[in-house]
Amino acid sequence: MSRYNVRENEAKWQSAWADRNSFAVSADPARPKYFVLEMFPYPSGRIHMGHVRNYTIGDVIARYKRAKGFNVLHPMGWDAFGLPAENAALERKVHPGKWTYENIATMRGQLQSMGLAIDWNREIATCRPEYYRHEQKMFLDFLKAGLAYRKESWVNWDPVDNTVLANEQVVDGRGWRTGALVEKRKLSQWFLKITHFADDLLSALATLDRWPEKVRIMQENWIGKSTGLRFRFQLTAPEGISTEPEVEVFTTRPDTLFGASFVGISPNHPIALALAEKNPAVAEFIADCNRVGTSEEAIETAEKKGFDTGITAEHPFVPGWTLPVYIANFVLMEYGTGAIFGCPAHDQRDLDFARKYGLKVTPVVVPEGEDPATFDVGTEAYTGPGLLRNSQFLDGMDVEAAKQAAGERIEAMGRGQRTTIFRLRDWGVSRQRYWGCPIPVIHCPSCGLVHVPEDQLPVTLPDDVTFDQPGNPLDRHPTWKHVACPTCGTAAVRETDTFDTFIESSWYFLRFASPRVEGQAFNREEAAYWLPVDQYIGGIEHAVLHLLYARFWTRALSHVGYTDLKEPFEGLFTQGMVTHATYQDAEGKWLLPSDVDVVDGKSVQREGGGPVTVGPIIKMSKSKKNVVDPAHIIDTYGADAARLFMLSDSPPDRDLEWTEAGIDGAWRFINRLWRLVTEPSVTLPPAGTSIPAELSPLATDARRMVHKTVAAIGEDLERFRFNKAVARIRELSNALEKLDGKAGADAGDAAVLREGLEVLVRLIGPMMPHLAEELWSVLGHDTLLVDSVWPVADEALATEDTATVAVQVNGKLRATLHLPKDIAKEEAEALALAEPNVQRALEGKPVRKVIVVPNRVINVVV
RNA sequence: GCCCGCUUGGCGGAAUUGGUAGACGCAAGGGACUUAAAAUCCCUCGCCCUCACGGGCGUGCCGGUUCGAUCCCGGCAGCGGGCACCA
Repeated sequence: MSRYNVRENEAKWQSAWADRNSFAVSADPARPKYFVLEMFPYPSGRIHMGHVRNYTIGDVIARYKRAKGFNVLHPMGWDAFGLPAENAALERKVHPGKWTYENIATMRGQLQSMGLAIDWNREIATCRPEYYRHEQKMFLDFLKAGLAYRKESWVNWDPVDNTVLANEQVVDGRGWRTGALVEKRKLSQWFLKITHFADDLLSALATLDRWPEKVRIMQENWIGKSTGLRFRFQLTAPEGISTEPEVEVFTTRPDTLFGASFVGISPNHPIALALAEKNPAVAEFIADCNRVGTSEEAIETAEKKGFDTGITAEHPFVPGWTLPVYIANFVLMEYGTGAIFGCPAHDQRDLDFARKYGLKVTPVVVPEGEDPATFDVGTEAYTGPGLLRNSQFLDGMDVEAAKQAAGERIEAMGRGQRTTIFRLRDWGVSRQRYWGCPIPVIHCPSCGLVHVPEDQLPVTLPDDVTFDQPGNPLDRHPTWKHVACPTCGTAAVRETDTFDTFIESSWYFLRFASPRVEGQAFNREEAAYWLPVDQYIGGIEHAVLHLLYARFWTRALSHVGYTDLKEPFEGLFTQGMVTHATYQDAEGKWLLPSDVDVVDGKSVQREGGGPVTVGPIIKMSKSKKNVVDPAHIIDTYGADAARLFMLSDSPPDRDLEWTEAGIDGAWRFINRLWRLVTEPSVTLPPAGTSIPAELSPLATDARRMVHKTVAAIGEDLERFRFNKAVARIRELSNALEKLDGKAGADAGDAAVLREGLEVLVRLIGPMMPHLAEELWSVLGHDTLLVDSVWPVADEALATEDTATVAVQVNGKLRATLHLPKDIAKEEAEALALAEPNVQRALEGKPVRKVIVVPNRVINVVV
């Protein structure tokens, strides 16, 4: 019994593909194209299991589509700018560029060891000036077209490090490195007008029918279109306080206006800021609110707090009815007008707030079946449908009619108008960091903002930077930032902020169409051929930001004339995470899975046998040390086993638990396939031998299985049901093993076995390409499997002529019958009723009704 | 807090999306081969009653629609993910 030599074979076939440039492609309008793209990796150092899963899935699709005759573009690149490189610079005193390029070299080797069908000639790295120069040009074009602008915006500020923090660097309101309380600060930053396309980004979601429903819903919610009413309250300030005469609020519930009990303004509302200048208590309250953090989660989960300004607002419909004006920590300056009116009975946040400050709670919408006289909301706001009460001219209307009536009245009064607003905010793209794409503008004391002239692009990063001081190295660089103004020649400074790294990933798919073209971001014709991406594959964590930004960027590029592309990604698949159990020693220190052994069913430390606590199965992460290094796995079991494991058992959109037993199982199956093909018990007839007309029953069954499997696996792969495809491969190999065990006497059996093995090998090609290639050659082919076509199922051979029909009495299974396909209903009914077990279940009771579902079920109702 | 998802044997999962629940695999138990082990092969394997034939129960929980519900509807619980400077 032989064993498959993984190392030798995987290396052999990888060189064979590389030598023949098997996966290099070029645009060919005569052939149908298929663009498979996995989200490109951040070069963090080594590949992790998430990458293995992502790229295995993409590779199966790429190889399958290739075998189906498509001209398949399957490229790879590196999302190479980003924060981790700067952290590495800080911690290990290594230049971010050097660190990044070394990581790329390592990870390229690791990905290549997976045997991916990738056109490596198209590899790109976004940190190279040849790449990012084009996005500098795009940005300037957006600027000219009015799609980019500058405004003040809030950031998380670490007062010790003097640096801006990402949300993830803020832990419990403190800087992750310094532990200092984080402040909100205002900085002048660059924004891209994604809101210009808000409506289109929303409505076009309906055209993305090959996207997961949940991703579309997430984007829909993110864009958050809502229709409502924008109107002004008149303000009265008490003695000694001056304020604006009016405040404009936005509401989606104008119907509840008669239930209003306060007006809330954002802590960063101009009125609040003006008050703060005169009143230290207001300033203190605002500072307090600003310590909460910038994320919506932080703001919404924080305790509702308000500051009574003493100012009052007059109700628009009831002269003399005044509402207190609070500065409220849950009112967002970025949304609507930064001011609201609170109707506690019908909004949970308003209710929490009102209960805390003892404000009146008046229900004005009463659900059907409730008595308006006694209806009360308690601690839970009522947000459902109902009829208006306590609301003067709105009384008796339903919610929708009341919204309209209130809106019309406000408009007639000239105090406001009905509008549509979006939750979506413009995209802030300025980052106060070094390792990113420089923003190509210059600040001139006399000319103001000046674009870097196109012939001076790219603006490249200086190499001589240090990370020994806090803040952005570009900002304190002795020479780089100082330039002569391109317009007037006086001393000016460069913009020292760099772009958000989501920009690079917003157009890399276009660059892949013509990755080496100079002077333009991409060749228009080649992009028109390859784009859109037919199948995009990546993690669900990118459901909103990356995917929305890429959709926006594509529209913006179309807007300024780069392309006619509407949507970048026609099909999207989001895969689940790779998880693993966690381990801790007696002191609570995390342990690597490779440091843990199982002895007599108990987990112990490999070194010394110390006790191990087995923790929950969670996403592999460095911090919890529950990681398994793919390089080690590939080294031990081979790429095919790792790939097979990734595809087996768990559906690809769900989480996958990595286990030692699982990879062992994959390895065993690979050897089983190896033996099945290399050591048949009979001499196989030569390839292409025709199948005799007369076959043994076993061979007939096996042959039907072969053709059924071909049809089913094609369907499974199209629908991303890799786990089912693997199960079918196993079933087919079980059937062929059985045939082989019996074969020998009959030439028909051997011919069917040869046909089956040939099909089997072609079917495993996308999943286990090295093994498949080797077995293809063992079967006597001198061509490469990657160059052969996908098998075609013979429908006539794949269909059964009998059906297994369940016979139920009152819905309970009492017998199964093997009936000829499409037998007459009456006949089937008679046979079913004749079954002894059915008769016993009937107990002589009269049959009321018989339901016959052809080829499926017969249900006798008594 | 808001939004989204998930829940089926000891475990991962399957069930042609309203028609035989548990395909395929993992683990476990028993057996064969072997001096022995590994590898490999064969058998059993949702729970309960029964020597068996067979029967009862069973898809997180409660209820509904239906001849028939893992699937559809209403309610509840648990777990997980996202929330604008991580990518």
